[in-house]
Amino acid sequence: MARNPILLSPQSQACSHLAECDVEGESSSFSRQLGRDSSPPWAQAPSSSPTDPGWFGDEHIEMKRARVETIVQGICLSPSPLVPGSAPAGASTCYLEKVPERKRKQSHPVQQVPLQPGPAQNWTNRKGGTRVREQLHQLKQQLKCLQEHILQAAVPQDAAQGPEYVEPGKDPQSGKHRNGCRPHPRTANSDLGGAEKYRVSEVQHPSELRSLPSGAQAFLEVLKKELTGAVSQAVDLVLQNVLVDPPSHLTQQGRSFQALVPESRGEPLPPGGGAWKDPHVLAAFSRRVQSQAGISLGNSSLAKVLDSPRYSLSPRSISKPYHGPTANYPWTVHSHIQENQTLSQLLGQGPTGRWSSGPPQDLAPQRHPASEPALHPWVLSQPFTEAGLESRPLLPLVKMEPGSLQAVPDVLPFSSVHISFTSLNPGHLKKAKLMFFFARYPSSSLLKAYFPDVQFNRCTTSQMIKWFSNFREYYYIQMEKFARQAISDGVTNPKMLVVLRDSELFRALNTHYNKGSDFEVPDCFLEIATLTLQEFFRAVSAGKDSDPSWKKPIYKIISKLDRDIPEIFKSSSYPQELLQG
DNA sequence: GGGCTTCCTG
DNA sequence: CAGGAAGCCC
Repeated sequence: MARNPILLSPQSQACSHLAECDVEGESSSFSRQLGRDSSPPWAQAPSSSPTDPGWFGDEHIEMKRARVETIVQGICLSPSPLVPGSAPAGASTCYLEKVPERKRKQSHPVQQVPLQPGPAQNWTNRKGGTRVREQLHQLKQQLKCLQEHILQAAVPQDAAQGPEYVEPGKDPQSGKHRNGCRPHPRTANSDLGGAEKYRVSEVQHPSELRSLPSGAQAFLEVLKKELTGAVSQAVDLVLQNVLVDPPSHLTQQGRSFQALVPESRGEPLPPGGGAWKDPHVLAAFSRRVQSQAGISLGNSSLAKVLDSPRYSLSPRSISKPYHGPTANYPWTVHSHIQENQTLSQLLGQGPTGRWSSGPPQDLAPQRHPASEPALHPWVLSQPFTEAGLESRPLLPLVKMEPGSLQAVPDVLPFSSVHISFTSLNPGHLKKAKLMFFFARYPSSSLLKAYFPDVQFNRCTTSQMIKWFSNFREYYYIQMEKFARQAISDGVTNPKMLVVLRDSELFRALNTHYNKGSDFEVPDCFLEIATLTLQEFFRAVSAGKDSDPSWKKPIYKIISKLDRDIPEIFKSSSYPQELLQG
């Protein structure tokens, strides 16, 4: 092959080759086939049909209402005021911040906004909030009570005696503990001062307690244990009470949960979404979504055409940095790659968490990452900056058991957050953006398959198609921009242009489609982006841009490079773990 | 004529 | 990102 790339991995060569050979070739990608499918019956709006006299009007109104819902939900989902301090700024704002700025939204009165957590307009929020507050209050009382028990045991003079121990957490609803405990601190004010001081020092220097008599130490241990258990129990109880409520409450409750857990435990939110690791609220959730990866990407058209080793080999577990001639290329900068890789694995993605790995072989349950060769050195994982890592609110790659889709609404408390069954919401938009990494030209039927919680009608379909059109627009604009910049920078060989995870172009794209970097951009997207960039470069440097329709051939090439979207995207609840962060 | 896309605009 | 116009394709 005359145009072997220097930086491109073998599959990228194939990709490039494909771009050349497949322009007028068969376009038998899965999505294209789907695109010719007739719409499924459930795609019709249930309440209206084209035969209804007012159908168009209804649909129009519905569309407007849908858009208003989108705005409202965008406002309501805006995480900044709701989860203060739970994530770095910008980590989870994603696309939401732009929503309120919509100008053309019509301000129809919205009557069916199912999930509005706004404090003023939602009675369920008030109701749930009050209850949570009450229980939090009780929780605090219990804590106080238990702390005082500890204090009594900790004060050296009293160490030998120890207070009468009342088992905590048995009945958080009753006021017994509170009442029973109150006398201790309140009636012994003189002791309280010392106790308070000691408590402070205990918190700050726990090791000082080691000087206590052994009996007291043992007692302390028991108390600590009980304290921990009681707190956990109480937290669980609160959450249980909160989360057994009807689904319509879940939005607010989810937020309450996020704020509640870190507060009550006094722990900061771990970067990997530690809050979710907590009580049984999410037990089912995490069971279901654990460690996505390896979910079959189905029949990748690209893989079929390429028949390259890349798609039939085990997933990459790259631990070696790229040793190629990177430094010679202004467009490729490698930094933090290895660290990020490690971090990503620590965060739970593991070696299989690359979307780009698509073949069914990847589903092999037993893997030995350490023994796997680093096949594609430059296609490494993870964002380009530490900031990108820090801003990861939650693990993006979550696994769902293939057969568990039907059980989702039952086991996943947050699954209904975005299920409105009518309009598109920010969650859908986020999901669509992520899907863009795999498919630039999804057909409407493909979209229907991947958004099972959307009631597709003419409006929602065209809106979602419009989304992808807008995605493409931005994508191609960036490509052209960077191609021209490369030309003006004196680049002459298109092979010099490689889109890597730390390149500026990728940064721009990632910011647009994956703000917060809470999703692992698949390697295949980098390859497509590289190809697109090179195609633009070639066209512009050949002066083809004088032709008004000079981009069309490029569009045609790129449109044939759609890959199958991972199955997990078919879950209506998939992107929510991202949004919740 | 409908579906889809790009282009332009706000 | 949405609205709308224009164009292409089946």
